[in-house]
Amino acid sequence: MELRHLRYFAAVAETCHFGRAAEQLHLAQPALSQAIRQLEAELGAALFTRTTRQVTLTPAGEFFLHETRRTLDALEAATHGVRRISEGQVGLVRLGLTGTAAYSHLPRIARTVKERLPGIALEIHADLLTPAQCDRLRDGALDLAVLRPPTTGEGIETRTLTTEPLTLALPATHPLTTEPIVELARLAGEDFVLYAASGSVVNDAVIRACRAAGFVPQRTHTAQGTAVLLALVAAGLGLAMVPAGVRAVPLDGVVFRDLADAGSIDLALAWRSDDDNPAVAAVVAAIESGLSADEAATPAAAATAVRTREEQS
Amino acid sequence: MELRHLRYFAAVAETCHFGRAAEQLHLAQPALSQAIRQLEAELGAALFTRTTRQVTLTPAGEFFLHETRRTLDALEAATHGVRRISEGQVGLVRLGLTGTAAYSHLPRIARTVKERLPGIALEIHADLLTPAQCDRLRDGALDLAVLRPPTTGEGIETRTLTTEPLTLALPATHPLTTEPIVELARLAGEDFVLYAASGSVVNDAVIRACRAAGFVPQRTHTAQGTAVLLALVAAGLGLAMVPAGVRAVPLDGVVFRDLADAGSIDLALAWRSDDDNPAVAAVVAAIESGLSADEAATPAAAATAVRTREEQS
DNA sequence: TAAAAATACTCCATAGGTATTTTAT
DNA sequence: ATAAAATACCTATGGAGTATTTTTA
Repeated sequence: MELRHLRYFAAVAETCHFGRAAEQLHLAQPALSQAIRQLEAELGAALFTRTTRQVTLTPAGEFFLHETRRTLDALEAATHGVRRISEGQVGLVRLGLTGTAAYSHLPRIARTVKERLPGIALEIHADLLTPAQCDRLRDGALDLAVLRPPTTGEGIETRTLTTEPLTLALPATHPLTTEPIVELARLAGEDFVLYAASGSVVNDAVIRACRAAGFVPQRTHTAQGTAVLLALVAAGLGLAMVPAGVRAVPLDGVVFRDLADAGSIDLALAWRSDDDNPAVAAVVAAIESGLSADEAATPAAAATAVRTREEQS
Repeated sequence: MELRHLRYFAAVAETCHFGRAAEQLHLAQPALSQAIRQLEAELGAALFTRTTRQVTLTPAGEFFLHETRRTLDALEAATHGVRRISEGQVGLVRLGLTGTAAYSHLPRIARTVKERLPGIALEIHADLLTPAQCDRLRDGALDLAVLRPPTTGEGIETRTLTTEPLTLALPATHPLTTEPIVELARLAGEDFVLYAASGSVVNDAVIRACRAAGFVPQRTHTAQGTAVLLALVAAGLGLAMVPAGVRAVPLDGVVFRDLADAGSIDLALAWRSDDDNPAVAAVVAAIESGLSADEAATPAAAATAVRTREEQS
């Protein structure tokens, strides 16, 4: 049996006339008769009762017509589905986010995907550190990740999303809150709150910046994740250096100040370089173009808005 | 696209290896490669990512495999369904019954069909007179009928199910109840209850029998259907002549007696002679063979049993 | 007798085979 | 170096065409 047979059968069943059906199918009548006979022989059942004046479906034919229509319709739908999937318009993308990226970038990313790729479902896996995200990308548990470069290991491709300066988070009671911009060297004797996890790229950047400024952070407390870290700062245990994006999460008792010379840290989109999932490519493209569209519309306005809100707190 | 393509695709998708899949399909590898390429071209999407060392399904291929399996399975099920329908093992048969046949024969018929043709659904249309049943058979509203021959009009085929003697139904208070067998001529002066409907074959037979015995039923009451007729007899309005099968419906106040010379009346199975529904043929065959099996097992036992129950009432 | 399906035959398009090349590990 | 898919080319099956016959309303 071939789809031919089903298509021909459907045409004959609909017209109840071999000649007209053949015409519809751009086929000679004998070829059609032959195909239907083949089909009937293979099914082991008559589909039509024919006289030269009347062609009617048998009960078996009636049933088979129903199944044939379902089959042909299902295949048509499947071909469209395949095309949409292959174009990346439909699918599931499992997106990993670092804690800080989740706060500052997830809303924008989710909105962009929803607007530009309504057929794509996002599955969010938050609070993973960069090395863990690379591992999950490689073993296929994640399709896409927002992380802090550099990535660990091979086979991961990245695109920088934004470069954020390291920013100072101070207890509201701290004397340095009076200054709008702080020199890094002035933090030499201060208590620090650092990220607990080894493998935190932010942590590494903070310590590297301090070294460059001529000191090593002393009397450090550690926190698991940004929420806890800010809470410890608010509690007055010490100060912290965090990427500017964290300013999107205002917290009572914490004041943010620019650092004059702490350098900056990248946020990047990462995916398996051999990933063949077109949905991933589509999401990457959507996020990238969404990013540049935002920049074009409001080059500095967004940053200003964040600054303003935080001056108030 | 042809089913070929789907079958080949499923094989490759399952083995993830063109060579082995080709072997399974009793096909050379290049032919398989070519067919898959054709399929991909028609779908406008890659189904596999291939290197010489690794063949993997793309997300679109994954989806299409699912649809392909569903389609192939559905078609296989459809071919089996078609065969079973064409063999009369599956289907719907709309069965019409005369009132009296419904009482005496429906249980046996229904049981036979259920046992021998579990895939056949019966749709029962009871209380139709013979001419109406013939019309319903002809216009396709009924597939099969249990009726009193002769049938009206052309194109109806019949098979006699049983020949029932006409039997006397008396009010329990009637003097004739003392006699086990009654001569028809003795009913000459009696009140009669007849079937109301014109077209009742039983009515015609009753009147014919009376004429043959030398009288015409006088002072007649009429009843719509056997249940009412027996109720009127029980009420003492008159006596009635009914086919012996009605004895299967004992009713307080009604006593049945054999008639010596009232003749008998047939019950037959009828269907459209040009009906191509194999389910109808299967049901006819099942009922016929069920009938002869019953007769072989208990030639007179059944009749005796009925007789006995009614003597008690 | 006329319309329509079935049969008889012919042909060529293409599914599938063989031999070979390319490619990735 | 080798396994496996792709490519090139050829063959032959069978799908479809034309001409004709059969059937039934």
